[in-house]
Amino acid sequence: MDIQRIRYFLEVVRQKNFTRAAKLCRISQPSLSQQIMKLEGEVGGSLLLRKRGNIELTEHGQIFLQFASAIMAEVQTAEEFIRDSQGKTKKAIRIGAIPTVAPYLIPKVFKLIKTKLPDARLELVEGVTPTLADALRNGHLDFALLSPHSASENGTESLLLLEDPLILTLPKDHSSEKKKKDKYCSIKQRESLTAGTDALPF
Amino acid sequence: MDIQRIRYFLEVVRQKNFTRAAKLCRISQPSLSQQIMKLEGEVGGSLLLRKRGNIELTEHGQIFLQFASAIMAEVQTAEEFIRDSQGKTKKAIRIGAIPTVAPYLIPKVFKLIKTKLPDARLELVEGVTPTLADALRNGHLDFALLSPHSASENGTESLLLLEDPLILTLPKDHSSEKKKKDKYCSIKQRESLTAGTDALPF
DNA sequence: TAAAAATACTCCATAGGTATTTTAT
DNA sequence: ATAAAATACCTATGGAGTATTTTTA
Repeated sequence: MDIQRIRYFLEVVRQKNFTRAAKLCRISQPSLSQQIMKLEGEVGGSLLLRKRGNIELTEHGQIFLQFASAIMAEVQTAEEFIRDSQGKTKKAIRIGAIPTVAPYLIPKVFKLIKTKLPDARLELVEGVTPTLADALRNGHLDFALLSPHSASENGTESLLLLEDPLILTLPKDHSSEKKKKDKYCSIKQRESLTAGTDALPF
Repeated sequence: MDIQRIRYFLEVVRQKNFTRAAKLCRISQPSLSQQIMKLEGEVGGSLLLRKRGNIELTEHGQIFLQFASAIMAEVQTAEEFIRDSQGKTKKAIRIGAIPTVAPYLIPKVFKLIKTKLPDARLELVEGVTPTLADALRNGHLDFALLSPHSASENGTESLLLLEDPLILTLPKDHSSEKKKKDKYCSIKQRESLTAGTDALPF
């Protein structure tokens, strides 16, 4: 009697299909078949009638389903408690990110962390670079993805991960629209382009 | 979350002692410790306060005990059902034995069979050799341990397992009490020693 | 200072994987 | 003919073992 096997059995019953159930259980179809067969061995009789994609329960299976569900219900209650109590005890890993990277990179970062630390709680804090840098120094963040604005200041360490080119887009009739080379220089000389805290997200 | 681990945890709680619990779970003490530590890892906090032979539950442990018990209760209900339904479907292995061997050899035989076929149901039938031989021929027994009285008759096969010497004990004043060598011969010639069905058990 | 639990390894059983065949519509 | 389940075989994680050390009444 093994919880994992019971979980598999219940999924097959739900899906009425081994291949689909296997996908949802995140194992291969043969492995699932094997486990169900072992469960049938334990129980001492077949539980399922395999009929081409529309699996049915045997009489025995009907009864066993009741017990299996009862066990899983209790297991899930326990697992819920565990998750809750871990939420209280375990501190989350707090990750800062500037608004540009947040929606693009963070999902990947989270996924990567989850593969190494599947039980970790992760918290995302969005903010502009100086704010995040402060938070890092104060210990409010564990690490942050930010732009190199005054990076690696006192008490923080930084690493260049990637470069994100910024494109300046102007209307065709802009005063500096003359020659290619001219453009950048003229803007540089004549105008001051400031990134207001609201206007640009870093 | 694993039923075996929960079972171990409950046993440690019952025994308040790892070494004793390990014996009852039929595993070594280090293995039990390991499993409990893994359970504590899963749950995300220590469950037991180890204080020299008188283990106590932590606050966390108290709560988890409730869930663990609930799960085990359901598991046991299911296991009961399995045993019952196997009792109906599975035929027992019926073993015959003469009353001399029954209390001495049968426990060993049963233990041996259990190691190879842990799920087998075993039934013991006591009887005298001719009765058991008949039962074997009729198919009422699967095998029998009996004395070589008219063994390997039609339809049965036999194998000499061991010899059991019979000692004749006489009162000191018995008529044949003269010389050592004389004893056996005189009895053999003068008297007829019959084993009444009730008197001797084979 | 002894009995109990933890640590450090070693081993092997089995859950799970891949490749393939069999089965049933 | 084809999709689903079973079979055969392989790999590797982790459960359990033995030997030993570290605790703590």
